[in-house]
Amino acid sequence: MTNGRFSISLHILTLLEMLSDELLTSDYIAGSININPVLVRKEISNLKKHGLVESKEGKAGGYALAKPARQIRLSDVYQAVRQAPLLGTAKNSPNPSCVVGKQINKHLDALYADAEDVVVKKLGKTTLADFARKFA
Amino acid sequence: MTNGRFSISLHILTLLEMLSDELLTSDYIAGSININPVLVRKEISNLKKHGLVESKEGKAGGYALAKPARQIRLSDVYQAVRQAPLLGTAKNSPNPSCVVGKQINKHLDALYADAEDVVVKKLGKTTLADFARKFA
DNA sequence: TTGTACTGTAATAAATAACATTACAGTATG
DNA sequence: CATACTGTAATGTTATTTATTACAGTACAA
Repeated sequence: MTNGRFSISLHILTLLEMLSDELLTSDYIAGSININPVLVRKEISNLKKHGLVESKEGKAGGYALAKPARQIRLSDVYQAVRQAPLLGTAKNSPNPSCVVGKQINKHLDALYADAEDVVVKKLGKTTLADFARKFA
Repeated sequence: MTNGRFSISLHILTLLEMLSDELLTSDYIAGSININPVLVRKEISNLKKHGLVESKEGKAGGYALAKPARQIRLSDVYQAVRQAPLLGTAKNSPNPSCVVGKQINKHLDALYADAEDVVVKKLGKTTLADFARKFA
């Protein structure tokens, strides 16, 4: 899966929760993660699409959680960020005239879906509030 | 995780199981997967290291499973291929002077380890024999 | 004992994906 | 209307994957 995005999104959300009494700017967030502010804005643009973050434009603008941290499960974060199967996609097209090649993708897809399912279930057990609590 | 390698390894192993009465060449395998034979040999080199495949050099050489398919769990395949955390690694170094930045990697690592654990457990429930059986 | 059909592996190139940067239009605030 | 932000497009850079070429080493078989 698209490397690093889960980490970054969770980092952003954790910051927003820890400093939930103010709006945070992309510059500030970028400073904590140590990446480019534009990447932060892009990543947040995605989190907004998924209803996890809201933003205010203009001077004194910035970002905040769109709902209480205890209503955000880490599986929601994963789903927001996910864009490829967890175990990777082969970008080859197996030979359809081979018994295995013909069916492998179907079976792999099913297997991946199952594997992904247990991860989602696992991540669903922890909320952002739980996670942020670890940062004393 | 290193994209496509799990798919490719499993494809290889499935072929070896389905046609277990003969040695398969890298050319043949590459033809079914539709990738370069050298990649197949490289991937198999890794599977050999992990005791899943054995090979015979020279004319009439090729590859075969190193043990019965029912003794190979899909988690063994995953472990053989795995080289990075399942949920990705951020390659940034979070700001250590930030409360969140300072601790985030520790907490992410723990979370990732947990998530990976459930996947491995899940994959451990299916053997290569189970998987190959699907290819009627 | 030599040609042939393989594996094993290094080196390199090409393609793709991830990440960074620049630039600037749009918006809210004071 | 100057300032401090977000939003987003366009482009550049770097890293990772995948493909290819090349060839040494090995076993079989005539």
